[in-house]
Amino acid sequence: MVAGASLLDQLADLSRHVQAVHERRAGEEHVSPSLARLLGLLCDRSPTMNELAALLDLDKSSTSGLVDRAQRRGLVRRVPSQLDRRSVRVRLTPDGSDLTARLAARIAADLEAMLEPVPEEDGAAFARSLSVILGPR
Amino acid sequence: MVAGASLLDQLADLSRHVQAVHERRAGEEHVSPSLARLLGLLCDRSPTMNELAALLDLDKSSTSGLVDRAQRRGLVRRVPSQLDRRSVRVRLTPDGSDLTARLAARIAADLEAMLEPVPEEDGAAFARSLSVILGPR
DNA sequence: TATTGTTATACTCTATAACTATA
DNA sequence: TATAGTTATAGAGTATAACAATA
Repeated sequence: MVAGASLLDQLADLSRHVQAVHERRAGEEHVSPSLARLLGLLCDRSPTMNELAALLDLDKSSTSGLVDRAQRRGLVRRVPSQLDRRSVRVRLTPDGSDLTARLAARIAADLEAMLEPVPEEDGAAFARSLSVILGPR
Repeated sequence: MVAGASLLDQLADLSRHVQAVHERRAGEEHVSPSLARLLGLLCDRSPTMNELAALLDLDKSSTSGLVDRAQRRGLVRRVPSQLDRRSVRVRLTPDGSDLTARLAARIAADLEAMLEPVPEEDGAAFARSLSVILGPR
């Protein structure tokens, strides 16, 4: 596909729009984008600090601080590993799990509403375009 | 359009992807996303601090700090207003202008490359979808 | 009095480097 | 020695509140 300048601008706008949805909904729960991302990763995993740092693409010290702040708010726990006593696993608390689910549901609803006005006959091409852009999953 | 969960995930991924392009290219110029956004806004405007704060959707104190850092790097200037002596206008310096143009060109090239694999026959529907999602410009 | 912009202060987020404990 | 994680420190980014200069 050959893209004009205005399409590129629209793509950037769409991106900011989606980010804004995440930020706004997270903000309603007094959660920063970084913290929201952490919670989202933890909802189906209990990684070690090192693994978490790799998933977040952050330095381990940054990850440690992020987990500190989440822990101070009762959203995650550090679980000592028995296999390697240097290591800890990070896990959502029930409160953290609830908040994460609430957040995900609201964001999904917002994005659905955002896509709703796209005419049904363009939907398939739109979905296909996203798949091609993002590559094999 | 009715969107499934995986499409919503892809939309979020696309958004992060586009953001990542901006961050990576800005990073190459040692410019933060916030600073890049400031420069982008200034490339066709010389707003007052108040106007700039509104454009960036930031507090005026945050805007002041952002302009401070840009100014310290020689990328923008504060031009005193003659009409209202409380007011200043912010303008790109030649260096800032060069950097901004370089950045915009690289980001555009990256996004074009990203869209290139979208089949030509889906391009129109994709562009139309973006327009509908973003609403009247 | 109201408005424009800056400053003081505080918190989050991030990184680098030094450190502790364990392997 | 090497690895997992934390801590010390520093800087960017943001906001609120108090302030100065001007209107």
